[in-house]
Amino acid sequence: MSAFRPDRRGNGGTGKIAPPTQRTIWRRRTMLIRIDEASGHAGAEIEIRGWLYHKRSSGSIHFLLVRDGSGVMQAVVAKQDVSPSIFTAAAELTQESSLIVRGVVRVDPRAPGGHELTVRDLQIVGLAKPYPITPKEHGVEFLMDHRHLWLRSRRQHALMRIRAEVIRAATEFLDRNGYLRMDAPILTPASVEGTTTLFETPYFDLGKAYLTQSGQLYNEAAASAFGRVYCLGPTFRAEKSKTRRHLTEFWMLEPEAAFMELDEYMEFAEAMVCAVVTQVLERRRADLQVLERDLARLEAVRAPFPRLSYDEALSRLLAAGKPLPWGEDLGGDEETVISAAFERPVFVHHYPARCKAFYMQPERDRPDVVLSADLLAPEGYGEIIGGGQRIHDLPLLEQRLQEHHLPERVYQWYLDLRRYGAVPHSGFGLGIERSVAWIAGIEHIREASMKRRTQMAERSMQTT
RNA sequence: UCCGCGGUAGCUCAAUGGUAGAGCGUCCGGCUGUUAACCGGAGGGUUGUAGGUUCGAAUCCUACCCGCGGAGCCA
Repeated sequence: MSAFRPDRRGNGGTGKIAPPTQRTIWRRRTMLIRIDEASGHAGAEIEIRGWLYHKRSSGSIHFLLVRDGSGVMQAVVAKQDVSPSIFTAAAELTQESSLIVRGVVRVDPRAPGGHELTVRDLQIVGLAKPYPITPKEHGVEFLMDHRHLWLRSRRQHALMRIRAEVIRAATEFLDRNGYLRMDAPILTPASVEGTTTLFETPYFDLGKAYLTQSGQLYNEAAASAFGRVYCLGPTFRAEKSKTRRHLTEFWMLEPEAAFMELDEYMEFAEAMVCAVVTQVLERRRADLQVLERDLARLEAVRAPFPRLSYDEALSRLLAAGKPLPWGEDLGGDEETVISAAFERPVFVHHYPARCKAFYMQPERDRPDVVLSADLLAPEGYGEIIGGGQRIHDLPLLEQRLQEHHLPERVYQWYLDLRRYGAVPHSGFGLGIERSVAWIAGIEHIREASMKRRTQMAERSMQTT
């Protein structure tokens, strides 16, 4: 089946593929390249290693769409140009078979992308069985069951590249601003906030450990050590959520800064979100276009974002005919009503204390509200940031622990942060998947995650 | 946990009480510039499961299983 002569490969005739040690490898006249580099090699003989994305054939010519993870390129196998064995091999190729092709890069307006490969040599590495994901449409359930294969599609490539860019842009922004990455533990001895249901796991013979729901408390310790810190990692909420914006396992980016108060926090979070959106627009524009994202909506994301107090939000809800009693938390519908009024993300600050976690700093002259601020993404995507200023006063924090019936013994180390050089400080959590879903303009958060975890995704848990 | 919708060929769907079908994928044949290629042919089914009504059930009834969407929780 192989049309390759192993002796030409310079690998001792083993037929094995030498692992690339650098991005570009020279081997005699043929250069191994990635498809996204192909336009710079017009006229040159090159080698591409990848998978068959799609094929169209007629009697004497095959058009192979080859993908290698960096892009998709058309490879043309003409009967007159290759040996009969190579032409037969091209005819046998099935969708998603892995292959190595060599040939000359040619500019041709008829080719998707403007250039193509005229094949001289072709090796089938692994002939694929009939591939379940065909070029026609499929339902979400079927695609989610085949998530491990769905990742090969163009749309998923675009999404995963945007996700990587969101994380890169955000962490680069934090690094530039003097924040130290200091990741918090995943296994924790108790609840961070005392409210959400946690996943538990046996911890040797010492009882139970819990999967973290937030790195925040640890971040506060780190912020008192280094001034400005952030953590990035998976977080877990054992809630039986069943909505387009919830996962039981998701990634969260959490900055925390000493001496930072509420207004400064909002300015900083705003700058970070703007930096992320700008960088995705710059570097992943083609991917956004694959997803048919309305770029004008993203280009409108500029500082300053509107800032709405909780009280003002209630007035707007009343005016919109959706009144909410004071003290109730904003639900998905309420968030949508508020964010729909603006083309930029909007902060809602000064929530009622009873809606928020025990550690939120109360407003000086009005203790029934706290110095919190959530950022709601536009277009109905909802909350992508939650955060605020933390309590730095020791007696007040002790009082709050009692009010929330939290075991003070477990929080002694947290109280220490108030005993030894307490300062006003603030921080927030940015939901990675929610941010990606908003920026990419996708319907459901699950596609922003490699393998979604939700309560109902049990079938996928049984296998992967 | 609650509310709503659904389960028919590998996939997407049709068939509303009377012989279970189409498109795509697969297999075979044809085609030298295809763009979700096209043309001809073939194969493919315990209609989610169990029971009931009926001369006759994919279709009506009951129970269960599974999935999807939404609420609550929050990033």
